[in-house]
Order: sequence, then C-alpha cells, then structure tokens
Amino acid sequence: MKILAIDFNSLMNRSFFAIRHLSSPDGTPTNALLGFAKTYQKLLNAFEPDVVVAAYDVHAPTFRHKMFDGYKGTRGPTADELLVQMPLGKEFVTLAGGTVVGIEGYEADDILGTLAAYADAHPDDTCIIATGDRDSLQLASERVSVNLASNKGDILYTPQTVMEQYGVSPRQLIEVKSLMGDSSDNIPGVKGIGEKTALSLIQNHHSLQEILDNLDSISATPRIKKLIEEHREEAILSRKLGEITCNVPLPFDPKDLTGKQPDGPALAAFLTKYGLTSVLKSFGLDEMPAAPAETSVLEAAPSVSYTLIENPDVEGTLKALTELCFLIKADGDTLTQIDLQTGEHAVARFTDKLEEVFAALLNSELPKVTFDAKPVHHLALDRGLALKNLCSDLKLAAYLLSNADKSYSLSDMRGHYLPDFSCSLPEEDWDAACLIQLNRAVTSIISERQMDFLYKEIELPLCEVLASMEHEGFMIDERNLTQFGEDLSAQIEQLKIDIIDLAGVPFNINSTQHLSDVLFNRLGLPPKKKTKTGYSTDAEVLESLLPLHPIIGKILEYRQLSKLYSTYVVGLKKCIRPDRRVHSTFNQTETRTGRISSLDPNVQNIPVRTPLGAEMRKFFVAKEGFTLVDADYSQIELRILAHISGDAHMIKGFQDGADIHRMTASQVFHIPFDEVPPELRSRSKAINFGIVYGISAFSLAQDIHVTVKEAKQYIEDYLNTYSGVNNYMKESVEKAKNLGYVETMFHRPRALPDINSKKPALRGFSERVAMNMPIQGTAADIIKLAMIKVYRRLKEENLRSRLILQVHDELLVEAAEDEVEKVKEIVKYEMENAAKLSVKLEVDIHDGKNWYIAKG
DNA sequence: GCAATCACG
DNA sequence: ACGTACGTGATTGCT
Repeated sequence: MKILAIDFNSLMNRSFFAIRHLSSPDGTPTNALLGFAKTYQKLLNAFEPDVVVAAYDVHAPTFRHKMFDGYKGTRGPTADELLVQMPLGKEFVTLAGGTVVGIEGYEADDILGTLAAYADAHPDDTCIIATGDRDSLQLASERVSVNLASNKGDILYTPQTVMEQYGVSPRQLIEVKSLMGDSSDNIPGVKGIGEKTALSLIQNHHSLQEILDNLDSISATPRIKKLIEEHREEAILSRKLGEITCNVPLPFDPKDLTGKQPDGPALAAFLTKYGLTSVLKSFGLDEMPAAPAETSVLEAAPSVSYTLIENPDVEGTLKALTELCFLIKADGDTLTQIDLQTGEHAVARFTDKLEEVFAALLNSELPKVTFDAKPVHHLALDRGLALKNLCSDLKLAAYLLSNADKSYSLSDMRGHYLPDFSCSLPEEDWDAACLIQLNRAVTSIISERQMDFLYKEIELPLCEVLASMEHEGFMIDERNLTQFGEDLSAQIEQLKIDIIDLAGVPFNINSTQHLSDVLFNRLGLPPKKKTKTGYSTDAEVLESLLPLHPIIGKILEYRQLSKLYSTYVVGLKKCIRPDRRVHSTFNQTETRTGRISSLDPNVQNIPVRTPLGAEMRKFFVAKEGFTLVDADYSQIELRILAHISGDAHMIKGFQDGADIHRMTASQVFHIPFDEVPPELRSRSKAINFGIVYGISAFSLAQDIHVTVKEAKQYIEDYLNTYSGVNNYMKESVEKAKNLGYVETMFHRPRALPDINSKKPALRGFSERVAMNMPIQGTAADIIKLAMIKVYRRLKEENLRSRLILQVHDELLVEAAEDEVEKVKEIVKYEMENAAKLSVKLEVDIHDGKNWYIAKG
C-alpha cells in the first residue's frame, strides 16, 4: 500500500501566502483552499497513492505561530482569513476521498511521523510525506520519501538526496537542529551556532551525545566548544523537542485504510459553490450534472443575485428551513422589522403581523443564529416567551475572536471575515443577507482555535442569564437613600464653608486646577507628584500632606462625601424605575479579560471599603417576602494561579491554610505560621496582589511604603519560594512573545500586539498583561460557568429565587424566604464545583434583608 | 472628548 | 534608560 500523508496545515499555509487574495462570491476567502486543492490534485497525479491521509494540528500553533512562516508580502492578511478556510480544506479532502485526522495535543508532524513509522515497519507499504516544512525531512527512509514544496517547485527527498544536500542522514537532522535550534518552533539550540557549524559538527561526530561526551577532543574552535559547554542543557532539551513523535495514538489502524473514490457530485457542488472551476476541470467534473446552473452566475457577476421577499407566509417559510438566521429590529419594546435569511441568496422581510412572526420564530425548535441576542431575550421575556436553541450569536463570536474592539457590527465582521462580500440588494440589507455565510466563517474559526466550549457552553448560555438579571433588577430603598443624601449634602455644605475659610479665598474645590493653585501656590504646601497637566491632588498626595495643614483633612472628607453623594446617591436615584428597582446593563463584550461590566447604573462598584461607603449597601434591599443571598469566592485568583502554575508550595498552602497571606509570609520568610507579625502578613498580601497583576518592584515599593531595593528583595524571596509561579510568569510571557497572544484555561485569547515592541513601556505593559490575563480571565470563565449552573438549577427546581447580580467573584440571589436554605446549598455547590482545579474552590455565603447584611 | 479622580474586584 | 501594578464606569471640569 502506498500512503500519501499530507501536512494539511503546512500546505494550507503555503497556499495562503503563495496565492494572491481570492474569494468566492459570498466573500469567503478561498486562496488557500484553491492552492491546496491544486496541490492535492498534483500529488495524486504524481504519486498515484492507494490512500491519502491529511493530518492537521490540534494545538496552539494554529493561531499566529507557524501561521506567519513564509509571510513576506506587504499586504497584511490576518490569520483569520486563513482560519476560515481550514474547515473548507478538510471538507475538500473528505469529498475527494481522503481521510482527515487531527489528534488533541499533537501536531500534524507527529501524525505524519507515526504513518512513516508504520511504513518503516511494514515491507509492503510505502509512505510519501507532502509538506512545506523541512522539519519532516528527518522522516525520510528506505520506504518513506518526503515531497517538500518550495518556491522553486517540489523536491522529492529520499535518504540519498538528504545526504547529498546536507551530508548527514535524515535522522541526523535532529542532531543538527539540537545545535542550531529553530526559532519558528521555539527550539533554542546552542546560541551562536548556525546551520553551517551544526552540519559540520554532526558530519564529523554523528550525534549530539557523542559531541557532549567528547567535548575536549572534537574538531571545533575553542569558542564553539565553550558555547556548547555553556548551553549543554538547552542542546539536550532541543534534541528532545526537535524529534518528531512517531507513536501517536491514531484513531484508526493504518492497515485498515482503504482507497476511497471521490464523491463526484458532492465534490462538484462543493467546488462550484466556492467558485473553484479550474479544480473542477482537473478532477474531470466539469461535465457532471451536479454542477448547477449557478456556475455562470458565480463567474460572471461580481455581485450575486439575491431575492428579498416581503411578508411571506411565516409558517410556510419556517417549514422549509433547518436553521433560523435572523435579525430583529425594535423601537423600545415595539417590534419594527424582522429579517430572516431563508437561503444563501434569499432574505424574507417581515414588517406586518410582527408579534405573530416573532412568536412563530421563537417557538420554533430549529437552531437559531442572530447578531446580539440579549435584546431578543428581553423582547421574549417581556412577552412571556423564551429564545430557545440559540446556537450562534455573531456579536459574541466577534468579541471572542477579537476582544480588543470598541464595538461590534455585522458590517465590520463582513469586512474582516468575508472581505469581498457583495450582493444585489441595497447595502443597508447586507446585514440580513450575510448571516449564513458569516456564521459559517466564524464558527469555523472558533472550532479551529479550540474555543467551542467557551462559545457554546459559556458565552451563549450566559447571555440569557444576563438578560434575566437585567430584567429582574435590584430593589432600592429610595426613601432612606434620599435621607442619606440629605445628610451628606448638609455635611458637604459645611465642609465647603470650612475649606474656603481655611483657604482664605473662594474657589471650586471640584476643580483640581483651582485646588492645586490653592494648595501649592497660595498655601505653599510641597507638591508631591505631577500629572500631565500640573500637580496631582489625589488622595495619596493629600494623605502625605495631612500633618502640614488642617485644610487637607477637610478636603479628603469633602472628596469622599461628594463622591458618595454625586455618584451613588444622585446618580443611583436617576436610575430607579417605577418598579422601585435599578436595572443595570451587563455588557458581555466589553473587557479584554472576559469579565463582564455593568453600567447605568454600575452595580459592580458600589462602595464597601470604608465604613461610611459601606452604608450605601443598606439601600440595596430584597423585596417583600425575599432575602438576599450573597456568595463570594475566597481568593479565586490566587487559587487559579496555584492551579495553572502547578506550584507545589502554593497548592500545599491552600490545602493546609485558612489564611493564605499569613501562609505566604510564613513560607517566604521562614517564620512559623503562628508567629507571623501583622506587618509581614500585610506585606505578603500586597505581594500576592502584585504577583497576580504582573509585579514590578517600583510599584510594590510604592504600595507598601518600602524602598525599591527592599521590594525587589521581597519579590526575589517570593519567586524563589514559589518557583512554579516564577516559571509560569516566564512561560506566559514567552508564549506571548512567540504567539502574540495569551489565553485562559478555557482558551479565551487576548492578543498582545506590543509584546515585542522596542518601547520599554509598551512591552512592559504587555508582559504584565501576559501574566495577569490568564488568571483574571480564567476566574471570569469560572464564575460565568457557575452563573449558568445556578440559573439553570433555580429554573429546573421551580424556585421563585432569582440571580440578580455578579461582581467578578461574587454572586447575589434575591431568594424567597422559604427557599433561602435551598438556595444557599445550590449556590455554594455550583460555585465550588463550576471547575475542577488542583486546589479547592471555596465560597463564603451569607444572607440578609439588605446587601450590607448579606455581605456578612 | 479627554484628563483627573475615585468607586469596585 | 525608561515608567510601572490588572480589569472596569461615573462624575466633574475644561478645551
């Protein structure tokens, strides 16, 4: 049997960069697909294999890493344009009679290696490896040859040709690489040794091991010997990294592989759909009856002919569909228009009997696709309906794939994922006309990036939970809030009088410029730090000036009270609706880390840290007959750090210790747990926080009021104690530098375009983000999972209690009084079991009639 | 529309 | 030599 083993990613990648931008009429990029299909055809003709296996990577390097090998053009195509085509390439292989295989945790190389090893072990079998990557040359053997695609045409490598070109055997290429390294694969090698030196060393001494064993006697300059000695460990590591794995657990036994004929009609339809007529001909399918009349339309017209039907029969329209791709427009709660894409080139527009259409649409069991589902959930909630079986929300998809954007729109998405989309409808109708195609493109990319779970099991179901929380709202005790405001207002007036009296001149205390003039010019107080526009008057500066003048204390008090008054009393009152509740909006597509944000009003920053501020929470109350249940994760970010770094000391700390900051002080400073002085505990707490944020000695010093030198020493002691944490920090930054992004446990990515910047400030910032985002983001992923589980249980168990709020590590339920114990049990269980980590997740839970009490 | 400040995790 | 903690939103003043 002759096996043709294709490095799918490598050849798709090459085709993508080799062929100028092309796309099918619906705007789907097709250049990589076309190049790959042609290459595939060429390989079939050249080698006439019995079976074809296309192996793909199921690991991180699919995104950005290897992606940019060989990219030298001036235009900046994004990785997304290639990723969209990956599933299409796989579909092509399947239709053309090949077998597609990818294995979690392995790269395509390893699968090719395993197939090569199979051929090596079976005298009747041979294997041809088709790739664009020289790494695979090490696989060449008596019955395995490597067809390397290159700019000068393909070259077929056998052990003889490898020997002729490199002067070493294929297997020895691994030894060569252990010395020279490979920057694209992040294999270090020996710094200072390049290809020439590495080849000559291996030609003379055969293997890395031999060189290391006989370092004194080898034929090399003293400089080279010194380099090898210094980088001995890296070389040994590189030797391991550079060898392709040849024992991957394949999902099939190679001996069972049988040659399959192409599925002619389906292949013809596929190639036609994507406008690949030249490939159609080379497969001899251009005469096939399955090729529909569309061909001519596709090739002739730059814009595809679409139909838009107004107000067709709803039931009849839905009956013909397998998936509902729709957009709903509303003015407040009034429906104004519903668009439904009824085919790749057809849109139905409803403007009449909208309530009926809406109900029919929502009641349908079909999978649903839309852009921005939360408002649709609201429209449904207002009507006692539910949006079921939502399988894609393109706004959420856009956010997951690129969370750096300020806003998301279908038009931007077309520009990015379907760059040449065009159709015969007026441009204002394109949003409704592109849903099917856009959904296909983005869901492909989400799968390629291992983000299916994040998308389908976290963000999509969360959307309904957030809609419900917004719908429920939070009851405000307006009477007592107003009273509190009046008390504040009176105090503020008195403080104003006192301050102006002490200043000796009337001025606007709210103006930092006027205040700065009074403090630093008129009263002659010493300025501490500058802002862009002048001297700073922030709380830190004022506190340092406290002993110098009685006005300072008054200003600090004024600031605190006016913040409470303007933001939390006046601001909050503006948001109270007739149901006596505030209905915040929870934004699911805002943050770079995956957290949600809250606005109008922001219920995630209600005061709590100062005694007076915490009073505010007494006005956030449960309705009649209900109680608030408040649950918060204990130290979730540090627990996640312990888990993802695998640091043994920190994990042990969490297993033994009730008080992690004391535990840290004890472990870092070698003091018995019970004898840690308060000062060291408090410093350790600051270090723990700093570590999570991506620490710098300067900032830590400023935070805990020690010298930078001392802070540096603390960090050093900390990282020596928690060496696993130290390694995690280094690896995360290293990963960011290589891949251009970092990600959470659930594969939520964050791009870091400045990570390799020459500007120290930009680079430093990106490095800190690389350390922090996976931690903060994983915590966000986990609490989102907990919210979904709590929401579902409250619903399934027919409870009247409702989830009403999330504050990053805290959930709040408005619980019916007779359900409180049940609710506490559910919330605690679901939060603690939302994810399985190597340390326990612990939740503190309390209840009370208002938020102040429920906080515990 | 930005800068400064301060509220939260 | 350089400027520093990570992530948000609301208010106020000023250009």
